[in-house]
Formats: sequence, structure tokens, C-alpha cells
Amino acid sequence: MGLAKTEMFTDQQNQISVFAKAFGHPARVAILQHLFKIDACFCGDLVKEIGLAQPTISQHLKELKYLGLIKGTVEGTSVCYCIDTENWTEMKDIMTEFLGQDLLPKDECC
Amino acid sequence: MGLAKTEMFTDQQNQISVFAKAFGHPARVAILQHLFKIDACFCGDLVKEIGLAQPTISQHLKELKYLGLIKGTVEGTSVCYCIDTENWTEMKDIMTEFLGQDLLPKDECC
DNA sequence: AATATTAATCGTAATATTGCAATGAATTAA
DNA sequence: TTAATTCATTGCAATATTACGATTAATATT
Repeated sequence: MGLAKTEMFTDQQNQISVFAKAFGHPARVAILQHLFKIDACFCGDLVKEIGLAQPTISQHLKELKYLGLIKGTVEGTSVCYCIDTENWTEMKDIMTEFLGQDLLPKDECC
Repeated sequence: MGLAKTEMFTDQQNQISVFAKAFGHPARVAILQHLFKIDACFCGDLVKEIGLAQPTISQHLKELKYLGLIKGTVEGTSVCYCIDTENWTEMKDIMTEFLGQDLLPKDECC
């Protein structure tokens, strides 16, 4: 069906998967890393930096913005993008908890 | 095209996106959480626990196994699945580094 | 006003993902 | 041997994702 049956899962499980999906494309990983490095950035800069077409970058930015991981402010004809640190921290906590599940000592069960 | 242009990105960026994609479906999140909780588990248990059809669970298990996050051992007619702790830790380090990028103090740039 | 710049949106093609019924393979139980 | 159990695989339908050319919208510059 191509459609996840989200109603079968907990809010936490769905939330983890939604954030993870945001990182599920190398272009979005690259965008986020660049925003961390540069601290503020225009769409055109990312087009040059990454090498994908402008509509493609714009689409990836839209997704990241929709999830709240970045925010964009209009500056003349440009839009300045940067990390939304508050939401990033919140997301990080959720993901870190998932990744840090205790590994039981007798893990070599099979 | 529906196809990521992986050659434009670093190995690290691609690696992050591949792991993230594994967590990009709530069923796989649920499977991993259950394996952490139960420590060892048969496919049939997960079918009951999660509620998706057996072929669907089997497919998700296959992906997680392909990435090395879990391993499965045949036990009679069953297959016992569990977390591959070594690879999990390796993945965790990669993801944690990405998530933990330093947030510069003057973050409210826009 | 006319033009340039920047980025979003639309439309579309190609590919990937999700889900399951049906089937198959391997082992165990009777 | 036959039947039952467990899981993988196949094949298919529905939907999602990725990418980009063309266009549009908004502002800035001349």
C-alpha cells in the first residue's frame, strides 16, 4: 500500500519514525550539517553547496521546516534558514532515548 | 526520480541517511523496541505483538538484518531474532555525533 | 515601469516503499 | 509418510518519494 499504518503504533514510535524519515535522505543530512556549520544560510547557497537543483533543495527545506527542525526568515528576495535549536534539542532527546536503550548483558541470545 | 543521488554526498552523510531510513517506519521502531525489551524474539511473536501480517513483519526484519542491526538464528522451524549489539553501538555513535552537533550560542539568526 | 534576483509551487516522470494474499521451503510431530 | 508449524519469498496494487523543468510570486534594482 505504501502507507504506514500509524494507528497501530504509539505516539512515541510514530514520532521517532517521522524524525528519522527527515534524516533518511543524504541531502537533508547535508543541509542540516551545513546549517550547523554556517549558522545561517540562503537557499541559493545550499543549491551551490550541495549540487541539486533549486526546486529540489527548496522541497527538502520545506520538509525540514514542516517538522520544525529549521526555520526560515524572509530577507528581501532571499530566505535565511537556520536550525530551530529548541525543536532540535527536543528531537534529539527523543532520538537519543531510543538509541540509548539498555543493552542487556546476555545479549548474544542467538 | 525517487532515487537519491548518493554520489553527491559524503560516505558519512549516506551512512546516516541509511540508518535513519531504517527507523523511518514505526513498525521497525516497534520491532527494535520489542527486541530490546524481550532480548530475543520469534517472528511470530512480533506478528502478534505488532499486528501487521506475517510477510510484512518478515520484510521489515529482513531490512533490519540487512543493515546489521539485528541478527537471526534458526531454531527448528522458528527463527530467533535479537539486537546485534556491536553494530547497534556503532550505529548509535554515528547517529549521536550527528544529533549532537554543537549549537552555536547566537543561534537565533533569523 | 521594466528588469533582475531569489525562492516557492506546479506538473510530471521515474523509482521506492508498504502491505498482504498466495505460495514455497524447511523442520517437527503424528 | 502425512500433516502441522514457522518463516521466507513472490507477485501485485496502492501510495510515497525524489528530482527537475517550467512557471509564478515577491522583492529589489535600474
